[in-house]
Amino acid sequence: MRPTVHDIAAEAGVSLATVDRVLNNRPGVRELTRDKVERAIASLGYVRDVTAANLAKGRSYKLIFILPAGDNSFMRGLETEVREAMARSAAERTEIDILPVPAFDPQALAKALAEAHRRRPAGVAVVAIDAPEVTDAVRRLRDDGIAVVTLVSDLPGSSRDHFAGIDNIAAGRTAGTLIGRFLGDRLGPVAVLAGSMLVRDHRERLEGFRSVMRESFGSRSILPVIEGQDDPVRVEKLVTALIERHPDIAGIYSLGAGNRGLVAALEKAGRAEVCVIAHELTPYSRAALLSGTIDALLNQDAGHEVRSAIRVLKARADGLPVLQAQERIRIDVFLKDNLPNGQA
Amino acid sequence: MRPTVHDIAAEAGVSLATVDRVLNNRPGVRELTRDKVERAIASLGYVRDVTAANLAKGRSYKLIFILPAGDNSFMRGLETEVREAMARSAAERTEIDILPVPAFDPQALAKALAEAHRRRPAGVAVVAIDAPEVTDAVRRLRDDGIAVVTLVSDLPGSSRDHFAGIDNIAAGRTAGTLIGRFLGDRLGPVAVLAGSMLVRDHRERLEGFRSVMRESFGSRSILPVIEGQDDPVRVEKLVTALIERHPDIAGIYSLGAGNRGLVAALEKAGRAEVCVIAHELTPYSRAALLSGTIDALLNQDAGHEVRSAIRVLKARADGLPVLQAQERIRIDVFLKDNLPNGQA
DNA sequence: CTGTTAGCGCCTTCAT
DNA sequence: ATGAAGGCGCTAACAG
Repeated sequence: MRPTVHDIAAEAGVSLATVDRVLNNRPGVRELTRDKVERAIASLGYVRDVTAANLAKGRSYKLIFILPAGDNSFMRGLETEVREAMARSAAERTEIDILPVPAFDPQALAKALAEAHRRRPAGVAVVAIDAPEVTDAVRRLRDDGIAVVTLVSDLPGSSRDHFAGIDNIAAGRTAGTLIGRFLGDRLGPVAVLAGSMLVRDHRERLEGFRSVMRESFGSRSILPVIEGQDDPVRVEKLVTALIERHPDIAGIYSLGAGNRGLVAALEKAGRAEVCVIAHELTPYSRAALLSGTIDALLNQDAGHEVRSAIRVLKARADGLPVLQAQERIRIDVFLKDNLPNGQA
Repeated sequence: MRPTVHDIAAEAGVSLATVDRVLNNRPGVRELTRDKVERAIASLGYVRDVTAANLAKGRSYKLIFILPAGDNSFMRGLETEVREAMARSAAERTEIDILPVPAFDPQALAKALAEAHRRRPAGVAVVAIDAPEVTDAVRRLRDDGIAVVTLVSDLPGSSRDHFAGIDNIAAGRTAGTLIGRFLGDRLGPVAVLAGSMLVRDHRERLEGFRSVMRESFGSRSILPVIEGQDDPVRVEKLVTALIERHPDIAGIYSLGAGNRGLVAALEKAGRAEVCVIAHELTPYSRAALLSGTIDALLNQDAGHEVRSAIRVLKARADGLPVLQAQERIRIDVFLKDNLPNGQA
């Protein structure tokens, strides 16, 4: 049997209450007594039973997820995953709220963070926008002891506790290598389609992509970035114009959302043979991958991200360490051959 | 507050003990009483607090992992992950034992399963070999109420509760598409290198690979399969002979282990330009991917597999449902651009 | 500063 | 067939 608080109390010759005070380093214990208890803890190799502690505390973790609103399949999928986590919240001792904000709007996001702060949760998960007012709002949360995890898009300069998302530079590089190798000797330029250079994940994907193209496929010309605001309608117009302007186009790297528009434009123009690498598995992108309009899909698993964010927030909320390997979100590479059967 | 056993007892007008008997459908409750309690449970929407139950029961899950012995980096990595889980076992209420068996030996495996049976664990995880005596041994475990999860290689005809591993047909197809597209118009045949056709994962990868090559790259000739028994020394000899026999070889799909030998053979022959797709991220394969001898690596995350197997075994051991989406093991596709920094 | 006591939600004797 | 009481490992009042 592993040792319990009773064993420590006996070994140190003190009461349960004192052991508890030391364990949770609460004040009101003489230096000397504290030492005795700590020695007992060490010598018996005690590890506290977190589930028993939670039971006694009747603790429940209040968490807030701040998610961009709008008509973006990936973000809606992310929301679905959060709602599924809410359904499990009884068993996991969590109370989760969702706070929607307009997309790509730093000010609105900062306000939402302030609102979240007011509600005094144990932790906040946020799809970040890389802007000073956001960084500030995050710092204020942290200063108040509220755990913060960035989700999907990071805020590296800030004091956030953790980032639950993929390495976007690596994702961009992967896209570059795939498009370069798939094209082989085929001639023609490659275009890049982004959502907005405001969010860090898009900037980083672009950076990774460009560096691989420069290092390994230097002779291939890369057209200037097009920003579609992740809006399918807008994207369709932009891509239609693009392929008129560059009929010799060989490939497109779509590093944001709005792939519905991209696919529509290519199919209407009868240009499904263009090599396309896109991000995020949605019902639309899945169909396009199967039909061959999209050649490969890079994906981040929204379910993993949400579950990981929750685990990390809970752990941080009571100062526990995190199992790093388990929290790394991988870049899924999907060809039509290895699509999961699941919902997405 | 969510309802507790007390609330149910009150609502049903019975004692805690009776509620408990109904909850764990133990005998000794009149039909009528049972109904009353069940109505109360339903009307209050009661869900039992599993952590409290485990605390009261002082339960600990005894699990056995049966792993192939021998000098195979992937399997040794798997073992490392099991050992890490053992280190966490205090917190997770598990007691894990490892049972090593000779690789590719159905009889030895069946014996090990019998030995595991004798120890009466709550669950067994096993790297399966597709043979009747193994299927039988698994059935005997299940008949005795012991949960069984196959790990890495499945046993579909059997009564195992779950398979913690990847979809190997999809993996083979993915390898086929990658090699086909990477090669483009380059001429020359493609070879396939396997461990043993005895294990199902290798057979399935081959099947997936061949079907894609037939469907999408029909003009490319595929050489007969070479079996290297996952043994680096043997593999090196076989591959050296192979490239002498077929100097025009364009690609190799290595669907088993022993990649150290493959890489050595190619590098000694100065044939690093051959397009190679291999399985499993190990220190050797990682180095070869970075140096360019291997072009892409398909991987299954051993850590995920082990953690998933443990979660499923625990859930099955007390008849709980499993969160399917969380337990799906994905096929990682690694290029040199998206290698994780981690240990492997 | 330290100890006593009564729970958290559930399970398990042991009576009745 | 049913109930009362005590305990799992920990925490939280409240005394002293």
